[in-house]
Amino acid sequence: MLDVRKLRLLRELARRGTIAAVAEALAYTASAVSQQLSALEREAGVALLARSGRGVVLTPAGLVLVEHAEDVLAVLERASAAVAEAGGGLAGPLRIGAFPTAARTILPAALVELARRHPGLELRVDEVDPAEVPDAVRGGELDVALVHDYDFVPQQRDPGLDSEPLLTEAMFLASARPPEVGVDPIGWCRDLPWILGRPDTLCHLVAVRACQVAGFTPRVRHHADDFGTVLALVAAGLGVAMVPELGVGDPPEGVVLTRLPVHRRTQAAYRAGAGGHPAVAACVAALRSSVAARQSSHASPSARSR
Amino acid sequence: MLDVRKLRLLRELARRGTIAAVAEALAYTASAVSQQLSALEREAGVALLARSGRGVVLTPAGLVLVEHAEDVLAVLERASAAVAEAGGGLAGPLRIGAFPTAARTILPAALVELARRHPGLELRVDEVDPAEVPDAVRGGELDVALVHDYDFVPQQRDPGLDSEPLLTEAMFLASARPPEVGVDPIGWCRDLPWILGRPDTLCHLVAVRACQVAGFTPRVRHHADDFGTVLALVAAGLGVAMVPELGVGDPPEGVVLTRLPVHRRTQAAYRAGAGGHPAVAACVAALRSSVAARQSSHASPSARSR
DNA sequence: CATCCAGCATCAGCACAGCTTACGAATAAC
DNA sequence: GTTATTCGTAAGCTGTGCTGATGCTGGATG
Repeated sequence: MLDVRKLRLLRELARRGTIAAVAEALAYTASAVSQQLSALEREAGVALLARSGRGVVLTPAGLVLVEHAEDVLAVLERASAAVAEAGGGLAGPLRIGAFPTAARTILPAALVELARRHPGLELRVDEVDPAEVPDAVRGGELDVALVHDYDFVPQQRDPGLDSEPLLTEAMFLASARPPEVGVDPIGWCRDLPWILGRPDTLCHLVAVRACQVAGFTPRVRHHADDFGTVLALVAAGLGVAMVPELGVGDPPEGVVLTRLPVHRRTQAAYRAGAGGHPAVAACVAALRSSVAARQSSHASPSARSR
Repeated sequence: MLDVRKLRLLRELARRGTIAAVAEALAYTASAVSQQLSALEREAGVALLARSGRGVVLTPAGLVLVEHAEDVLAVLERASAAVAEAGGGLAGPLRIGAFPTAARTILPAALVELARRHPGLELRVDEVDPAEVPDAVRGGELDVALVHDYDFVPQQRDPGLDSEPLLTEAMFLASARPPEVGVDPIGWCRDLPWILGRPDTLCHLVAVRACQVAGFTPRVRHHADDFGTVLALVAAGLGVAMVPELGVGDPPEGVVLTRLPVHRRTQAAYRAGAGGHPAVAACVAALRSSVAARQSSHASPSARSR
């Protein structure tokens, strides 16, 4: 009988490439991971890893086992969800991860509704960058998380996660002066200083990619993750920025927003198989209704765009 | 994360009804099983067992979890099979269970072929009564086993096992004198002494059932499992018996065989999900070809029946 | 009704699986 | 050559999970 804990290590190894990375991600020492994987090989009776340089690579048999490990973990997750559904109803902890913008906009209403309808839930919200979300959800630190993928940023499909689309929003160019009419707004910013998110965040990456598609590399002058800060900097004439629709709730005076042909799709993600978990399903439903309520009540900032 | 070892205990509990029986079947003490199931309840966060009288019963949540446990175990078995297929090829131990008749007839040729084509396999055969087979296969003591179900004997479908049909054979009535023409052969034996298999075997049960269907309870005079012995007793005029086609390879002088409208179907069974395991698949294929070779070369004893 | 026994839970004790720390070997980068 | 990674092995320790003993409950028996 293969050990599921070890299969999880193998899956993480497939995703991260090195034993050291797996150990760091799952809060073990590299030694423990190495020993466990050796034991797994012994149980399987087949070589799963092969040394390559100073690292390891998965053998074909290892790759096959990883695929099946995904299945096993998903079915196990489904069992968890089913028993929660059948027995406890809606109670216990539910950890939600959200990026800062969502945590201020669509999340509060959803949390209020969730807490009202299911008082047994112990809701806990963590603000995390979307780039860290997949690992945190797979690792069990989060149960539900809001993530997005942008045009230009490849969304690698994670077989360990399932997700449901929540909303699609346009990106806007924020500038102090209106861009010229008839030209590509991003190209128009070729020589202007840019205000981007911190490196290694999705916000940062999407802006760089968009500029590369337009044929240039942005001159990054400022780094700021908070869109309020970003807009204040733009208003002060310190540069231009790309902001999503949710980030411009109340744009300050002196900021011109131009709708770009770039979108970001926000999704609710959870562990593969956990979609049937009552708390997860309720959370996703609450997020949906919060999004719907927002879209019907708020005027889109596109009214201010050209 | 639910623990698969504990899920296995829960599944066995659902099948056997008492913690003590689970413990005995899996070679644990009842204390260990009780502790593990308590731990499982803690992990699940839901009551899975409830005391009922001096035993326990599964709660609705427990039943739900059992169903999913079957899935988990089957998927895990499939993972095992896949990695064996991808990596080791055909090597390692393969434990085969067979009832005595098959062990003498269709099994030897299959084993020879299997050993010839896959010398890496360490074949091991155990002779077991079909009634004990499901537990032994589920418990991992056997990998493949030959089982049969008879007309009249309910074959309860075991969700932990998969099976493939191998052959269907007729049952024969063995008697010293030919039965009257035109009457039900079994009914004709109403007042004759019967020779049956040992109690608690399928052979015993099917004969009793067949007689009950004919409207009487057989007077059991002798017990013998070996069909050679049974036929010798019949030839000596000590009673009548029901024997399957495979059991009458070379009937002694003085035995009259009468084909009955009762059949038994022989199947190859293995753990759910293990059908993709190369050694299991090869074994089943070898059994099939052995059966096919037998059927084409041997004249059916029906030639001697009336 | 008193007794007996089957079945389960709890407790204490112990063994082993599995983790950490420490160290060494191999390889890539500089 | 030197250094930094990365992995594997050895030694030691801790916690999980097993056994065996004990007590409790509820059905069976006379």
